Amino acid sequence: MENQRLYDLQAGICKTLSSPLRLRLVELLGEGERTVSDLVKLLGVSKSNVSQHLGIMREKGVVDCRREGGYAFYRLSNPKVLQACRLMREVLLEQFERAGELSRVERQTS
Amino acid sequence: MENQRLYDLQAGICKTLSSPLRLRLVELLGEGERTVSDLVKLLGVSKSNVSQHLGIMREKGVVDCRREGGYAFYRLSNPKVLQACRLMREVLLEQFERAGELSRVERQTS
DNA sequence: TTAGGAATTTAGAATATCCTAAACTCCACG
DNA sequence: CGTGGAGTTTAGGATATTCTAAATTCCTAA
Repeated sequence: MENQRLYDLQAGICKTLSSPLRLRLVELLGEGERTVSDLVKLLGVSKSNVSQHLGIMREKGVVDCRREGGYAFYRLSNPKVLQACRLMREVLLEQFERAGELSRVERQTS
Repeated sequence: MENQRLYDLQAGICKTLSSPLRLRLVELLGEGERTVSDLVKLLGVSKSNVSQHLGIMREKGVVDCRREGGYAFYRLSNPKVLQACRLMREVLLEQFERAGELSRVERQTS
């Protein structure tokens, strides 16, 4: 397979989104630029932890960072990242719906 | 945060897509139902490995499986999974484009 | 009923990820 | 200067993931 490398990189993007904390970061950054301190307050986890997760996302090009006035401002590098996350949330919600239908059917036939 | 559980589950879906091999499986299954043996031939990896990865995706509800005539037929449980993967691939390709522009600019200014 | 193909499961070593605590860098401002 | 706030980096133990090889289950067709 020639484009193995492409799948590796794509998996890297997905891996970046495979942590609950990073998904929350994506949602927050989807609303607009935030400083690390903002995110720390909003998420209630340690600054070091937030910084590490942002670093992981920056390495994969999922977020961008600019510095100004002693603060680091982070933002999503591409709105499609948020779209993809939302799609996966829809998959999840539709799983719930199906499970709901299923249990309804089960109740009927029991 | 009340919906922490939701983020955990969503991260679970993403994690499922964070392996190059599983992404290739998603692409193949996006074309239609396939047996494990089909996938083994198409991917050129061990049957045990394919089966394990399919098992992971089945656990997370990303693929469904039906049995018939001694074969197990797998398929995507929801086309949105493929959409999400494609979106993430677009993110990747747009990263390349930006890097391309960047190096072009660098050449101009150097 | 049994031989063999299809698929899954188990075991385990190698590797990667995650979080916490502590050390460190950087810079704005007095 | 030099202090403190903002952020990053490092270290390390706990946990999770990945692949291979071998054992096992489940069918099906002779």
